[in-house]
Amino acid sequence: MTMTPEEINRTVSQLLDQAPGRSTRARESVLNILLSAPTALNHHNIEEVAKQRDLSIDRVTLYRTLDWLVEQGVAHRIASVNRSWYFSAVAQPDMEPHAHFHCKKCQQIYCLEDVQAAPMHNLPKEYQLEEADLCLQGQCVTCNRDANG
Amino acid sequence: MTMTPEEINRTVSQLLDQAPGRSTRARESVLNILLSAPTALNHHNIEEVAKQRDLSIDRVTLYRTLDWLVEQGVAHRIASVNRSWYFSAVAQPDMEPHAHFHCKKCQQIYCLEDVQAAPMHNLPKEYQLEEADLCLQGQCVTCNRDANG
DNA sequence: TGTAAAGTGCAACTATGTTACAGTTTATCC
DNA sequence: GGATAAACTGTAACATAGTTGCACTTTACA
Repeated sequence: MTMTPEEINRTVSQLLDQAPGRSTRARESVLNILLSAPTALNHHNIEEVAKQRDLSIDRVTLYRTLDWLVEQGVAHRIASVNRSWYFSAVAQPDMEPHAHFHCKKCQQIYCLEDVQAAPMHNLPKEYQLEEADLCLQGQCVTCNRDANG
Repeated sequence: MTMTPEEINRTVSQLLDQAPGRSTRARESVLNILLSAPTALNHHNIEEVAKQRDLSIDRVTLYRTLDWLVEQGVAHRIASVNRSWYFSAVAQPDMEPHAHFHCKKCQQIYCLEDVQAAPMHNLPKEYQLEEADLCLQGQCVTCNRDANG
């Protein structure tokens, strides 16, 4: 997921061209920000990055833009323990469902694309399962390294 | 988890006596409500049940009471997709961590005490894991039965 | 039964997300 | 290239979930 700025720009254009809506400044900026981030971001995080880049995105527009990106399958929405939604870009449309890791120290949320929720054996069969999210918590690579010197 | 009202009262007293705080009307009522419920409840649900029972519990007191019950290990707190916390009673102190099922139709959250998050193989070992929550979504037993006649 | 600490109630506040509606921009057609 | 309708954006006002500060009340216990 480490892309050069040019690769990010190219991916943004590709993804937006494929989607059935208009390509606007807000959508480009937000998707660019998501693709550039190593972790999932919430609204607040995205607003901050936008501010750093001297982009001003209206709060409501940001909400709507993120909804739209999720609808288009270009971003995915992650529920978190701190009652806000987190978002991460979906660069390839065939991305598998995967686990998320919430670091209790730095509060970042990582997508662990290689870790999936295991199939369940003893779920009573009267429950009709549609989604299974595996939400891990603990300390992330970076914080762990910082702590252990 | 189906207890008679007398059993519930007895359990409430036992659990509160064991805890290092005071036994108050709010704590008794809330714990009673949680023990009586077949699913996990959020603040709003609890307020409604309390109202039905002609108990009036202040909003803030309810928040604090629930925090306290969780601290004491008498209730557990479940993050949900609709940005509110859900709570369920922990009748036995040695209850295992278990999966939760959120019904997309009736919005209830069920504790599936027999379903656990499977141990993970491919979590990079630099991540220090402390908790693993398995959050299932779909249609619950009741809604499924209603739909299939 | 008096007292200190623990718990409660109220008001005001913060954070996150939503709705309505008028104004602006985009894609498209001529 | 310019006009047009639909799509998108910005503002204000609102809704919901949860928190904080502080005065008041209740509990446990000597």
